[in-house]
Amino acid sequence: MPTVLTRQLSNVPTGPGRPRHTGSRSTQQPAREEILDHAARLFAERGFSGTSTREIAEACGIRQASLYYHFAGKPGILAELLELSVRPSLEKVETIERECPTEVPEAALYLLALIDAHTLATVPHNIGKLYRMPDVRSSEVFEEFEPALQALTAAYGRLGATVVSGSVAAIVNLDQLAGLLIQVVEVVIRIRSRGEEVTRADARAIAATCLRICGVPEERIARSAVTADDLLLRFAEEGQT
Amino acid sequence: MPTVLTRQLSNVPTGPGRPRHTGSRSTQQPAREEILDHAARLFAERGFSGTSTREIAEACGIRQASLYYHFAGKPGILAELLELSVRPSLEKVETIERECPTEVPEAALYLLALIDAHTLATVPHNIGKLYRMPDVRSSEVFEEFEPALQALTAAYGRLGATVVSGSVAAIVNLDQLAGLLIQVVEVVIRIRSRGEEVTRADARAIAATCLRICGVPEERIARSAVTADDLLLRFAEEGQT
DNA sequence: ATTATCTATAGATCTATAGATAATGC
DNA sequence: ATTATCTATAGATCTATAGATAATGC
Repeated sequence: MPTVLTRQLSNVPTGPGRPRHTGSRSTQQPAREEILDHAARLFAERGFSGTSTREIAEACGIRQASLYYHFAGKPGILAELLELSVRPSLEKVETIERECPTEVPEAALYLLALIDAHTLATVPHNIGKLYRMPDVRSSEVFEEFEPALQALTAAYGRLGATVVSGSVAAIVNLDQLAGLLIQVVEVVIRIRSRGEEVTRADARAIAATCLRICGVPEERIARSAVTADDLLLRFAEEGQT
Repeated sequence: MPTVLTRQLSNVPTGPGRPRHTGSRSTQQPAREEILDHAARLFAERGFSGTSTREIAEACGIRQASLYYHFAGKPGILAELLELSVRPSLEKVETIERECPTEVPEAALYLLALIDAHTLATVPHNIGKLYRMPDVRSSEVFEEFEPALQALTAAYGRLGATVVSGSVAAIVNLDQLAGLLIQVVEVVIRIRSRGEEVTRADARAIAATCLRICGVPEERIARSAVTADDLLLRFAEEGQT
């Protein structure tokens, strides 16, 4: 067998550029995506400051210095991951608030919680938890994303305000309510941290819990669930992802 | 004025041991407590891995190496802080489950949430958030405290199970319920992270929210609040802190 | 003598840059 | 020529230890 052909026969085709020290890449992903993926996993497992550029590189099978060809260091990677984890939620908020029939505000809140829970449940490696980490929040790159998070909180506040019952409003003010609703949706992060899957049923239970917190009676919660399903279908038909 | 008296006249009396390089200590706290206090604040602000022993030492006005006289490094400090933040909650859980009249289970859950929220609200520097940090959870010292946290979750699960209504039980299983209840109580951490105070009214709103999540009707929530007040008084008389 | 600090420093990282090199593609 | 890696390394930390020193207390 001619040795000169060995590399060409490798099952993982090498693109342009010098080959990796490991021989060749292990996945078909572009290097950039591969780095993001491993970084996300490591940040979620050990924290941002608790992960070194060397660890990220090793997970990818490249040398530490090679990261800097693709990213401006750890902060650059973090910025990209934050973007990745906040954009989907925010896009959907806009759609919901624009499209929801005003005659059933409960359905809008239910749908927001449902979609948001689903986003947190499916975002890779549970990176929704990045925002909770103090080292991330005190980093410079975080500032850029803070407004987006506040917009999300504000949306929960607005929808919560339209839904809240009198007896609940007597005890809970609107700022508290928004915080509580987000907090409840973020139980998804807690569940995933324990290594469990978050099912569609879980997401429904969470959305229902949000309405319950606002004091919506059970029969209207059930109705909202049905309406939200319709809305979801309509969005799907309109080509919203 | 005799120079030899200058040190004796200093308003901060020095104990035994070599004086600090800053001249003398800035607080009356024992050095050990001073270190814990600054470490807690820094861990909460910048994360555990995001805080160096040097930063802690500087905050105390001592040299980095001097920390090691009092603690076995950063992990030693962390262990002490974890202990400090979990013990009060756990002690109170035991009291509540032992003393609560079984005829009003809602009051027991209300009380647990109320006391737990209060603990999280008053523990120094919001260190309740230590448990959520991935770098802390993946550290060796954390293992020792995991059982205590699980015991707390289990208590919420048991109390939640006795309280939950049929229509809620149809959607939410008991594991989910325990997670939701803790998650709601931990909204205290979120509020404090935003720099806001958590009032007694906030704690009541949170406790009420827990019952609402379980599907307890409003009038029984109000009744539970009153019963919980009575129980609190009784505990106080019995000398429980 | 005991206590609580200090100074000095070794050794292990960790980040980021400079410049070389081995592929592909034109 | 361009691309994507590599090697080598500087410089900045960061942790932890050894041993000195300046108080108090007996």
